[in-house]
Amino acid sequence: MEQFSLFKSSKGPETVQTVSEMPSALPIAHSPLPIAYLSFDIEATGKNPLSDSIVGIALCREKGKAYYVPVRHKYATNILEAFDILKKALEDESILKIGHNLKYDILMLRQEGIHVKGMLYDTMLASYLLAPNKPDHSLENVSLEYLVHKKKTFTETLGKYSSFSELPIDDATQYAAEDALLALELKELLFEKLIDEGLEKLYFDIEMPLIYVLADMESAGIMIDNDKIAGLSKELERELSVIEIKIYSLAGEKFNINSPLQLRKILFDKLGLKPSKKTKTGYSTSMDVLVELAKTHELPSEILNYRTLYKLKTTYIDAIPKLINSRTGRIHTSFNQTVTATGRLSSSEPNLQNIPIRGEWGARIREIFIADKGHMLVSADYSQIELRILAHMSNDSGLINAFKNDIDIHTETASELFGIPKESVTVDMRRVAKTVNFGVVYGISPFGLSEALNIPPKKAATYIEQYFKKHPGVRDYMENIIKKAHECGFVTTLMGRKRPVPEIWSANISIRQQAERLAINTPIQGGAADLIKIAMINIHKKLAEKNLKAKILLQIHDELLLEAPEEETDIVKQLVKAEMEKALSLSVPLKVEICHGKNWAEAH
DNA sequence: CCATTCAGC
DNA sequence: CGCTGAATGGA
Repeated sequence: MEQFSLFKSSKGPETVQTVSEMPSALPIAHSPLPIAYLSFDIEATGKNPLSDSIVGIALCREKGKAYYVPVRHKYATNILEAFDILKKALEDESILKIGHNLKYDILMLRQEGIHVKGMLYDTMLASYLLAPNKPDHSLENVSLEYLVHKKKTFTETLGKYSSFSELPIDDATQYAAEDALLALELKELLFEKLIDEGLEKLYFDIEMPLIYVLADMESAGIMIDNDKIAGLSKELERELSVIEIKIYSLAGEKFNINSPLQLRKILFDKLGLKPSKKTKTGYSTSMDVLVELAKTHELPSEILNYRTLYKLKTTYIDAIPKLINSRTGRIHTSFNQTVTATGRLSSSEPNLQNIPIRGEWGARIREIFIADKGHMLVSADYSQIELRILAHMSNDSGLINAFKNDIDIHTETASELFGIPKESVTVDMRRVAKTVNFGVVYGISPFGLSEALNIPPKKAATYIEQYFKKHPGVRDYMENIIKKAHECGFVTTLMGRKRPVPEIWSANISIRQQAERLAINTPIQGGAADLIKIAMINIHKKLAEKNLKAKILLQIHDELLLEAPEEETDIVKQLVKAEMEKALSLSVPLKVEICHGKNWAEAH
């Protein structure tokens, strides 16, 4: 492997000039012009692309030959002009960029003022689409899976150095160049496989363009009201200590309220309350159990109250300020594109997809997320997206008519389940029907529904029976998808995303039934994921075309949160709603509810 | 590191 | 009954 030899020469720029070779397997439809390509991999001081910095860049354009450009090594000569040279190549739209986890590299390069453009080929995402059930799509794992070549991790080989920047250039070159090389080799191999599996359209039309959208969302971040969060923390602290004292007095002793083990002893041994549910390790103290116990004793409801507030305080109020980026003063989550088995995104550090919304505290916590000065937050929610996708895929006439006529679906279901006119549906009947509708989407079972509604499985079974009587299209759809899963071993979404369900062949009934529920749920949940990803890409593009300053900040599965300059609010609301509603044309209309406000609670 | 619990869709 | 991530306690 050569060491950055070309960069040592005075003709630096030539090393990254475009070449006019045609990569063997590029699809004509997606690359009308001959395309040059460049595989690259950034080495940095750490894993956070918004706070760590680049140490060096590995480049590779042909098998067996890669280069490493050191830029911030200690005790070594760095090639400081490298960024100027690389900028030309990386911002050249005609050059295909190959890499493993390109969102990371794109974000890293932005710190240097380099805005990567053009078609992407991310081998991590190729691996994910080919095997969405796999938990780990790291370069180590993917090359282990598909190549003879076995890559070692940094810790395994160079772990004695505390940071990449401490490495001697020879070691750094060896390590980094290998990564760029592996990405190029994987690209050729995985591309064939994507085509074999019919996944190339999903890959090039959705997942690759989405990388740029997610990179923009992550670098935008969201603003937090620091004063308000400090106030809430103090208030919760006071509330918690009051409840704590009450709990000790009711229990007759001090104990660790956060320990289910100790709580178990107090509730079931000392106070002799009736346990209703078991876990692997003993009696459960979960919410539904405590709600039942609350009818017989004062302690369980105090525990519930304590748990709720403690959770809110530790997971949200106290955790979020620690993650404020010192440079931007904002919270920058990571959107992971290769985690879920269904095609959804996930969010971490912090998870901004599970910020509380229910109850008084939910609203108060969402008030912490605010728009920048002179801006508004715009929230756009798909209404009943999963049931609409089910309506489309099952072609059930009842569901299709309901959505075509914009009917309240849960009230409609209640009237069907209880055989009464819609006007006579009570709040409680609607609640039951809502749970049944969720159950349908999850791959309903009498056991699951009985747990959710806290009713006998027999009773749950009659609801399910009644539902299918009214929706034979849904019943047929479910039978067919299970049949298909048995035949092929996988299920697919609207956009052709695949999820293997090998457990469908299990001899074990409960494993097999679980696989059947996944087979039912995945096309629905995954279809909704496909849909909102398309909407995100289109909105991102439209905002740029119209030179609007508004930015997408968050995606919460069926909701988008944007930040817009106040004067753009109306036009952005109109644009976002329209793009979301026409992202795909289904046999039922898509409905989007859109609001705005100075904070996330108001915008909702 | 696993189990439990719970926040969201 | 589907899909997640984070905090905690306890081995």
